Amino acid sequence: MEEQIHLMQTLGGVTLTGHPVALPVPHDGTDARNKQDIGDILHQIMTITDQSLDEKHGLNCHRMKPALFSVLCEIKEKTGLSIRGSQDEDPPDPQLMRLDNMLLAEGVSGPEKRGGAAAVATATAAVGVGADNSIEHSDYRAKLSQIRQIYHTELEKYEQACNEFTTHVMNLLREQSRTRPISPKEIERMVNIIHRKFSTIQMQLKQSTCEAVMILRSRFLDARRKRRNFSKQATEILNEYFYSHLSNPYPSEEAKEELAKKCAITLSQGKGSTITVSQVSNWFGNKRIRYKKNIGKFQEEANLYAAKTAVTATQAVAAAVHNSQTNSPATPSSGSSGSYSLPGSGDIFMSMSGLNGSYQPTQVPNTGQTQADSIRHAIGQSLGYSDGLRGNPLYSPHGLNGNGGWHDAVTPSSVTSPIEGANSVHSDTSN
DNA sequence: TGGTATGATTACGC
DNA sequence: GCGTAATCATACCA
Repeated sequence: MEEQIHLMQTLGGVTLTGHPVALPVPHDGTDARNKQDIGDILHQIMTITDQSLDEKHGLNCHRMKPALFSVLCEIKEKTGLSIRGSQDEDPPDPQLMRLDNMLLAEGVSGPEKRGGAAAVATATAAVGVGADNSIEHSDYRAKLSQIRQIYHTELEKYEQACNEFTTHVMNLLREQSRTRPISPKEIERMVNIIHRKFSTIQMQLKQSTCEAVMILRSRFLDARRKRRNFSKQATEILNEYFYSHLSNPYPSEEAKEELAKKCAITLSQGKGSTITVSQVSNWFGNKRIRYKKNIGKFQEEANLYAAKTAVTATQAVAAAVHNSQTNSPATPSSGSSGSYSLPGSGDIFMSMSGLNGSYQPTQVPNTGQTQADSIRHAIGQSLGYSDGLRGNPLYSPHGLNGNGGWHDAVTPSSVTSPIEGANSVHSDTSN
């Protein structure tokens, strides 16, 4: 009751805008006291919060409230003009758009929110990584996923905070609208202001995320550029293929895949990353050039692999002969119908014929009997490998033509050889 | 630490 | 797009 009287007194005859307002004014107070009281009331209005609504219930129900409301309307009318022009909608921020596009391209943002494997895969492809399963690749994907997850977690937090704050402010304004004139449009404007503030924060988050992705990307590319030697087994597999296809060391895409797989199987037993098809291509590219440049240097290596292959071939033939004697009327000389299985033996007969000195560059024995003979001969040569190797090279650069290139000749052995098993890697005869 | 080996990259031609 | 040749950058080894 005392408060009501006090409020009446404070509003008596005073215009907040400096204009007289027709109010029922008691005449028992001083000007100084009135001004202070008005200030108190306004302060009360402006500091209304959800928590203090009950306390201010008295204020809302105050009989002088309509008068106060009209005064505030007048103030608003005068100040509103300066506000109206400031609520234009901003055009989309180009910087924000760039960041959005970048995050989308990197697979960080996008339709999928969490664990966006597809998006990350797209991003890794954009980095220039093939469809291999190298450790670096999976590392990159894992780290990108991590960044993606953190980004979305933070983004959700911001969105949640933004929504909570917006709701709070809207409630507050709605509540205040009982006491002072606040239009829905003004509330909307306030919401926009809040959203703008939060989008600034979001932009910072996006910037940080972009930076993180860029750093990760550059590190990943650096790591890729770093050279790591292939394992001994992988090199052996590649060399075996190379020297057994010396007349035409151009593996087909399938052959490369097969070789990459073989190396991967070998590597899975040890440490190291898998070998990709492009790495196989690189390896063959380098090998061809280096072999051609310095055949003498590779002679020993060639001999070694020739002997190796010869032994393997011998074992295969022996097994096949044994097989034919016990199981079938068919003999190894019956052609490709035999059940031989020898890995990487495409040019073995070329190297075999090289052994007995009867090699003809573009001619490959194509009868099973001749092949068997060659193999038998090779066995003998192989046994004497350590003795007469250096003076009597097993290999000759038979695949190379006069121009320094490999002959166009196909590798018939890859087609007709009975020792070309199902597990062997096929050479690309189109080269 | 220097020489060599080797995987990767680049420019070029076809 | 593939192969060649040159080159780079790094690993490996005596």
